[in-house]
Amino acid sequence: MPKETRKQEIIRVAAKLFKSKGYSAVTMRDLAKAMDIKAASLYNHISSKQAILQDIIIAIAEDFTTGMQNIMNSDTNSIGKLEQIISLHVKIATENTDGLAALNLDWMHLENKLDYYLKLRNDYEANYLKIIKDGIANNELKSVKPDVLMFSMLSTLRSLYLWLQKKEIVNQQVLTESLSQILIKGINK
Amino acid sequence: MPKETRKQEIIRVAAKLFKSKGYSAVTMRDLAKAMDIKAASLYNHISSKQAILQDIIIAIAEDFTTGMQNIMNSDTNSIGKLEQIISLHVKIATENTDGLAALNLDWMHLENKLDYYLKLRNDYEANYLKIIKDGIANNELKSVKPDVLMFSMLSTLRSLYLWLQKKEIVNQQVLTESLSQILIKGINK
DNA sequence: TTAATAAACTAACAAATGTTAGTTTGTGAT
DNA sequence: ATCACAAACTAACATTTGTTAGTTTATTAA
Repeated sequence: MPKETRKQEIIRVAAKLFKSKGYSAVTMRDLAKAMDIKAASLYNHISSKQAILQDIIIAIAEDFTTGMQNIMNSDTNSIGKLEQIISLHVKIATENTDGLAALNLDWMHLENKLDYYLKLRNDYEANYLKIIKDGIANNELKSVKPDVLMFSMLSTLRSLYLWLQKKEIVNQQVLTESLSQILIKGINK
Repeated sequence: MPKETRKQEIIRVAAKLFKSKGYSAVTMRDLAKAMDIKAASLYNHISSKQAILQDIIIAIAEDFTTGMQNIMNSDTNSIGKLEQIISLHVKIATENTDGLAALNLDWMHLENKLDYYLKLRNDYEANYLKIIKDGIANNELKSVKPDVLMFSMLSTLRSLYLWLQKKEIVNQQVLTESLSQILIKGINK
């Protein structure tokens, strides 16, 4: 495995701080102290505070986009696709809990990259909605309101980062199955 | 109806700003501009920025506490209590969308009142969990993991403020019924 | 040994921030 | 007309903030 660069280390620690206080409340001096260096030294590795936030959030947003594309291209029915979505969220939330928190809490502070982020998010939700509507049309899913269903599932999946902080056991498969049971069984026909 | 005081007006506008950028990113000058006065004039009505946040969040947290106590004392089975919880969240989210956003996003910036807030929240979740466990014990609910179920329901309910911004139709009863269908029908035995 | 590079440092900056002090202005009741 | 009061104002403050400039130090490659 390739060793973490100093820059990656800074970004990782920044994500952790952003999770606990939010982007705006974390100062470069806070971050420097957490790294045990002076604030000015950070700028040998990163170009600005804003660039750190962008690095964190855009990488994750693109992971979701790639994951969704794979799911759309996969050869499974709607239920299977919804299960894959749950699995995708569990995977990303497990592997990058802090970054995901930053995405959820501080996306609105993406200055330059805000439009790009919103486009990725809108596309993601459009695909999600399509899967649900197809499932209802194919009689795989009960006839619930598609947007309310998506909202409900996405709310849970987007909050996973909160959950993963508390639980010691982070067995991805067990969590994925529990969530599938609760989120899907109720709408399965 | 009693007319809104200037202080209440400031707090209402502050909640709206906090929702869009978060507490830390909103300056007293931002708030003053939104009120069309100078920053210093705010202090004729409020004692500090922090006090505004406390006013917003604690009031809502106590609303939830009171609501939960009524539900606990009500004479209904577990399913009925869960439906009442959904209704409570829809009601509060509808009536005070901006304040609820501030609670969800910025509770960690409650300095003095943080411990009190966390106590209210912990008690709320303990009651919630008890209702679910009772429901399983009484064979009203399927035998799912109580904590995962609570997490899932609460994630959706806590995210309602996001939803209510988008939707023009804010018919409380319709929304409550849709959510009950999706959140409860799947676990109903 | 020398040269190059990564990564830290000190010092300083302009701008922004929450807040205070003291003053002025408008309105309604006496 | 005067008084009281709510609510605005100007001016200023001490800190905090993100960032830059220039310098030093340690490690590695030639």
